[in-house]
Amino acid sequence: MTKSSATKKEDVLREFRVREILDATCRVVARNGFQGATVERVAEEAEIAKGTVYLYFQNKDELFTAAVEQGIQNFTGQVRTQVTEALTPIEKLQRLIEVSLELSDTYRDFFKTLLLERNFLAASPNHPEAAHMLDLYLAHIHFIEEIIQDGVRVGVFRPHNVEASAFVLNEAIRGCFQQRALGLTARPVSEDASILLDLFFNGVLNQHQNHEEPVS
Amino acid sequence: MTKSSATKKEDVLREFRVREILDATCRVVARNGFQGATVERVAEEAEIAKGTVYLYFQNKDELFTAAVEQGIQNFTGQVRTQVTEALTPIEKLQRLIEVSLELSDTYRDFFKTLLLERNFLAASPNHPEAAHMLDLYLAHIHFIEEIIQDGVRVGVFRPHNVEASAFVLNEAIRGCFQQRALGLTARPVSEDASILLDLFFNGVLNQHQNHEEPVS
Amino acid sequence: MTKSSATKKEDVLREFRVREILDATCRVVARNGFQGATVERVAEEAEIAKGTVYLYFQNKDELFTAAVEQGIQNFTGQVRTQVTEALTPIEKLQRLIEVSLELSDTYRDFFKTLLLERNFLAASPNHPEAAHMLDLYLAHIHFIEEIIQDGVRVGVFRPHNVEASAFVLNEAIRGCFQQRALGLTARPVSEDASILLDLFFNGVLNQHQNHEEPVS
Amino acid sequence: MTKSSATKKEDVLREFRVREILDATCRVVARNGFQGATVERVAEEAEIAKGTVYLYFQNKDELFTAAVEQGIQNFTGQVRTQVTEALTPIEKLQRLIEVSLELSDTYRDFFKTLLLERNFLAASPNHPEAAHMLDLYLAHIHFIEEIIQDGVRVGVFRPHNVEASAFVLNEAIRGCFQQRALGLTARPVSEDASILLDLFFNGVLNQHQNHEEPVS
DNA sequence: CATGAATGAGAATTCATTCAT
DNA sequence: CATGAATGAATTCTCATTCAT
Repeated sequence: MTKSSATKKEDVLREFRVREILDATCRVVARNGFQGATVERVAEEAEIAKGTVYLYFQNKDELFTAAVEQGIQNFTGQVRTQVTEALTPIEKLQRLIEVSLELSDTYRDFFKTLLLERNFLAASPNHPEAAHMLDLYLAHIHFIEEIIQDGVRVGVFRPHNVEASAFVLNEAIRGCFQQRALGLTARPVSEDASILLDLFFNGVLNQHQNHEEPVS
Repeated sequence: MTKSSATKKEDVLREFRVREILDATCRVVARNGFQGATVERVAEEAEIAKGTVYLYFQNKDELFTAAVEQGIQNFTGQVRTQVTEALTPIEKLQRLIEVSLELSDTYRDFFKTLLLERNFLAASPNHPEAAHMLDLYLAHIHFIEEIIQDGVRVGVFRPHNVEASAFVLNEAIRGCFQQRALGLTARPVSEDASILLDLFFNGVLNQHQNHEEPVS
Repeated sequence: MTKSSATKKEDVLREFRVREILDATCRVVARNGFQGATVERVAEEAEIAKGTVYLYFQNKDELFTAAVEQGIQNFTGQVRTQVTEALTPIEKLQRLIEVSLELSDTYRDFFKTLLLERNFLAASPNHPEAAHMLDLYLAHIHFIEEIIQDGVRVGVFRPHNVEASAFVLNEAIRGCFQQRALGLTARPVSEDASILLDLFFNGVLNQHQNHEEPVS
Repeated sequence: MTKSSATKKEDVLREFRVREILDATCRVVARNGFQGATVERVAEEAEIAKGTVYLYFQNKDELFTAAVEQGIQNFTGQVRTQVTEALTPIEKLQRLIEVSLELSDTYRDFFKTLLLERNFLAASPNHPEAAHMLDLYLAHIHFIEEIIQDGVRVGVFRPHNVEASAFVLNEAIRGCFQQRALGLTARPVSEDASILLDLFFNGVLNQHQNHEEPVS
């Protein structure tokens, strides 16, 4: 009846083992960063022998790739499920943001490593230099923040959580980087910049029928 | 005097060498990813001997950390210079976005690796699995895109480049992750979600005096 | 009685299984060389589980030793049976050679690996370097061949298949090596050389009553 | 002037290192057999670090292949040099045999392993089972010996060192195996057998002008 | 200062062997 | 008896780091 009845006992066991190992991998990565994550440590974490890992994965690369893939699929899958339940687009986006943030809290350590290493590279958590990098990063955010704050002061920008908007703007720019770096857009820089600015300034709501109260 | 001037000359030479090595490091990382970036390859790229690297850096970690730090400082420094020249906050943000994107195009290979490797992990460029990860990522973006598109269709959202806003929203959420993961905020999830949604929906402009034309 | 007959039946079964496994071992060695012959592959080839091999053999070493021993005993046993049927020494030697060669054709793959791997080492079949080693070997044979050919030309040697005699001489020398290496003879080199040369030059036939026709 | 002056100092050093490592490899193989020869042991024997081996050879396979190749080339090269000095074919063959045997004495341990493993496989020296294999082998030789002895007794074969001729015959047959296994001949078995028998019975000398005294 | 050969600790991977089912 | 998943010792190979030249 259930999905598991269709598959054999061995397959279930195998799938279970695979999941166990991948989870252990995530925990090890979360703790040691990618550079410090060895097959040996993963085996220890999963409480199995080193060789056993190789019964389920061809090699280290496959293991780590699968771990991240599982992480992404877990995440997007859960988001999708929860978001689909909402009815209106606005509710959906509300759910999207909430669920995303909640999930990221759940898998915090793993994501933290992912993010840390993304931004500061070799800087895994408990890396002494990470703090310094973080300072550089925050200084940049702060620089943006001040610009926006100025805008609020002179009245071009509405009063709002400036710290947050500085952060959001920075990430939006970074996302644009990424799109460009990956070759997902062929637009000239100035056009991308326009779109970004327009969104940041005006948001997506249609002002003339903005009768809902989207924000709690 | 003479001594200090001699010292200065040496310092200049030293600084020059350091920069050369750091640049070589970035090129090697761009080409091989972080896992594949060895001191040997960096030395080759810089056309010096392996041992020479150790005359300027204590160890590999310091080298790579310095390379990234230089990258960040290069970036933020150049942005800062250019942005400061602008007068109004709006112009400043315009410059901020434009300069950021232009710079990222200049250092495209390096950034591409940074982004790829960290988002999709072991997936260095020309890693076969990277493409698959990218698909997963794009599928998620597309999912968000459709929600927004629906909103435009029913009229709650204004017509705009939906592909871009989906991207921006996703990155904004990711930025929020990061803030939370790094412990930079103690706000409950729902509050972060509200702030994000408000910004995404309404933008930062003060609607009642929105007389400028912010976008080219 | 009943007990022993039951035991006998078991023994027969056991012997059958042992033979099957040993045959599988030979096939695996023939295909993968000794370095590449693992217990796992043997089990696969015999279509049994890996663990089952250990019900019949203490360890890998015993398995492989037994396989070769079976190979040798198979071979010498069959030769012995067939040769004993012949009446005269000359006929016996004729049979010896024929049967030996025939058997070697039957077990060709196994012997080929044995010879290749041991003469040219790590060079298992389908090893790219094997071809090069073979060339070296053949060049040496050719060198000997030319010497003998010269002898035929000037008339000291009778016309005959020079290619074959070069081969035979080389192998005879190698056999002598072996005898010496294994400590089976304490003769000085010069004496061994004399004996070899005498045989190669004059053969073993008694010339004064050479009325038979030894060769078919 | 000399060959070394044409090559650079580094090259000489490199070649020297390579030779040293290959020699160490041969010694290790001689002592431990091929199965027991690890890169670690080779490094120890050469009194260098494990990693150093990899500065001169891509991997283990290349190392061992090169060792055997050097062994063969050493051998055939020295034989060739010495043999070429002799004038008549008969003298040349005399030298060939003598030099070959002398060289094999020099490199005895290495050749012993090569031969042992060829015949008895996994049976490296100091392998307990090797003795048993040797007995099987010797029993076969003895069997051949008795046939020949019979022939001497009844007068078809001339009196001679029968032990030696049995050995030689066996090796000649083995050589024929090899030629066939390697696909170097397409002759039917019976023809190969005839040629072998003819040589073994009659030798290669031209009887009608046999005035020299070929054997000391 | 610059070099690059040498080092060896450490990581990935293999595979003979065991043992619970 | 048969199985094959699990084990972990042993092995190959890498690469950051040192140091004699």
